Amino acid sequence: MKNSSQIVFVGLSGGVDSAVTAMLLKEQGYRVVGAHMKNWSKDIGGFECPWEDDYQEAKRVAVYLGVEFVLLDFEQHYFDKVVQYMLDEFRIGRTPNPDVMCNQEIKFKLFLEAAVDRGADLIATGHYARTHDGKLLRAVDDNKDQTYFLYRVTKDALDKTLFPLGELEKPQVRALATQAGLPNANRKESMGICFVGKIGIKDFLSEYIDTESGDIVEKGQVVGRHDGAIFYTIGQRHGLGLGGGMPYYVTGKDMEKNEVYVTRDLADQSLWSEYIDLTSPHFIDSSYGPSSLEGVTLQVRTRHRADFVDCVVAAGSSETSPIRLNLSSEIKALTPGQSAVLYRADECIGGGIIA
RNA sequence: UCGGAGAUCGUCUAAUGGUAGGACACUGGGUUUUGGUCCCAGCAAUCUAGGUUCGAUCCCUAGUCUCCGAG
Repeated sequence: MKNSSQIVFVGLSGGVDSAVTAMLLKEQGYRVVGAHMKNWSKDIGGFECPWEDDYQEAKRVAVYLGVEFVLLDFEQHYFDKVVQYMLDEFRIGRTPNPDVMCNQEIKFKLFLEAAVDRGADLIATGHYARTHDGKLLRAVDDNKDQTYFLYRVTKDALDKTLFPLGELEKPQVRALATQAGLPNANRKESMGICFVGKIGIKDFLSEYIDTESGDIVEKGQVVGRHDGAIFYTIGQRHGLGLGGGMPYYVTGKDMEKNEVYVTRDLADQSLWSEYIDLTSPHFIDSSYGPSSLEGVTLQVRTRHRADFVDCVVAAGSSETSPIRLNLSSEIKALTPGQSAVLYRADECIGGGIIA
């Protein structure tokens, strides 16, 4: 077979997507090694960590497919690079995206290095995305496209990465799993932070960060109490315990005063932004940058599965935010700490963190 | 203290002399590999005591409480 000389390490999470990924690559003739990353194993607040189940499921898949299986223990590194980052961001009142960091630091860096060390030519994951000549392209299945989470990977990593699911629709993936009789074909999708399992973010943060209750303020008036400003994120509507007529949305917060600001007016100026200041920009093709893109019109997405909005790249307002994106239409509830990801048609070219 | 107004789900409110609808909150489910959003479902109320009436949340009386004016 044409690919028989190539060794591919496939990240096997225990879920259906990565199992089908491994299966497809094996069918294509690659020498597949199933690798399960152990990133977290701690039980928290009465919630049992699912890692043992995930590990067993991943191993079952490998055995079923008849491929080699390895366990890669990244727990310490994951804590240092992903969890610590997440906690630090929350502490200063921002809303981080740990899965973006996980892809940047773990899956497409540490995992890649570990795989290469063990003789891999390539790695693969069950992400819905496509690569072409070191470019990152949106998945064929628009509903499942996961490029939003992948914009911080490098071209070098993409050159060594396969995303077979990027060409498929999710229902096809399910069908393939069922046809092949994969042991986890009917496994429920797992959601939430990839490692935390069923525990909510609030319980997770409470384990690591002390919080105090404070005021919820609307137009200068105290309208309620919250149990810790870090738990709230811009645009959030639930969890405030405030009733009466129109829903309340969080418009901002002051970590010093420990105050959370809300509005019931959807037209409230504080809820809408006409530009985005980006910090820590990253471009997959490192020849791109603030200067080469200035004046260029791109599409930006400020959350997973959000609509694309046209924007024009401009110079930033400071060293820490070297890029400003001027939006063609205002975006609601822009959230500092979340990612703004840039596209040119089907290509994801990079992005940055919302200042 | 006097004058005026009003008391309905946890909150904001709708309604009729025939036992109450909506919204928000909350809870559960769905969508989503972050947070959040969004969608569906569920929970839940006529201040108290009398009176009129076949029947009162609605009308009358008293009480309690609240709010707005004048001190």
